[in-house]
Amino acid sequence: MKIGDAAKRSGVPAKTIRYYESVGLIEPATRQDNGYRAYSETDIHTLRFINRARGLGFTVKDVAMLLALYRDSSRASADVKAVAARHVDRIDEKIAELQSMRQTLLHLIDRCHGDDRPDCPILADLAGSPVGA
Amino acid sequence: MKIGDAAKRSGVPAKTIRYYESVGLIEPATRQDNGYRAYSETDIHTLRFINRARGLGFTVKDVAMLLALYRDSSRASADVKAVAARHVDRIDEKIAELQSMRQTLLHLIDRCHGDDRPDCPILADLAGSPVGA
DNA sequence: GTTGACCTTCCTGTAGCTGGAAGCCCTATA
DNA sequence: TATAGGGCTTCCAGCTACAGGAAGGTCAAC
Repeated sequence: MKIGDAAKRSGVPAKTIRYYESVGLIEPATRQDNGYRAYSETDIHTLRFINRARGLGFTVKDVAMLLALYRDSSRASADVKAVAARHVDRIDEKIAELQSMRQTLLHLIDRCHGDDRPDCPILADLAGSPVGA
Repeated sequence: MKIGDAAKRSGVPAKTIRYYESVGLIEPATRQDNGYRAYSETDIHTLRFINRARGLGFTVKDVAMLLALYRDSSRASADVKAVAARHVDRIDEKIAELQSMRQTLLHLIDRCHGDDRPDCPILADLAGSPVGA
């Protein structure tokens, strides 16, 4: 199977497949006589695994680790769980940060007339004149 | 005032101040005789404005726009509000995305024994064997 | 005079791709 | 048979918003 088909079947763009190969996330593909990369069903399976893990926000490094665990039949599920748990922690931090921003922004937006007058609590706050809580 | 002091007083690292200058977010600083950048109180004020806006997650481009509006005394507050509202929308999208990931991950983590056995629903899910809702 | 803390510029690396250029391969059709 | 197209190859650049570090100039203090 050529890279275009592998892309369609796995959901990972051809460019991205080459990228994953270049950074060592996947093994260099075997080549056809004409130099084209060739993919097997197993490769598609791996690409789908990667795609799903990336979709859950795992970094490429984490994905590499998850793939290694996946292939290691003597893995401990605790190791997998730890990777996932760390990831959730990072997500939680990010969510908290975004919600804090959101809170502040909504507070400011709420107080802004939003008309053609220049008076604006948003700019006032950015300029260092904090608006009341 | 030299860049180090400007950094301390504004909260923006010296490296970042130079970066902001290089990308045009701030005007090139005037120079002392020895070639060192010189900063005024007004510059500190601007840097603080920038720092606060970045802290709220605005992109550098957005900050440039906000700064321009800030300096335009005939601005319409509606324009400022629009920038902020767009930003909140982006934040909301991001939060939704993260929460969706979080949900899925917690669901999987919950079902993983997390011991020394290899059996793991997290890997099973990534591999395409979806766990029940 | 020499340390040490600054400052300068310039280059590289980060994460995870995406777009594009230049060029080869293969098939179908006029 | 020529050619048009689509897909493949490699390599390089660009995106965001900086941070780290090298090589070297400046200045005040001891």
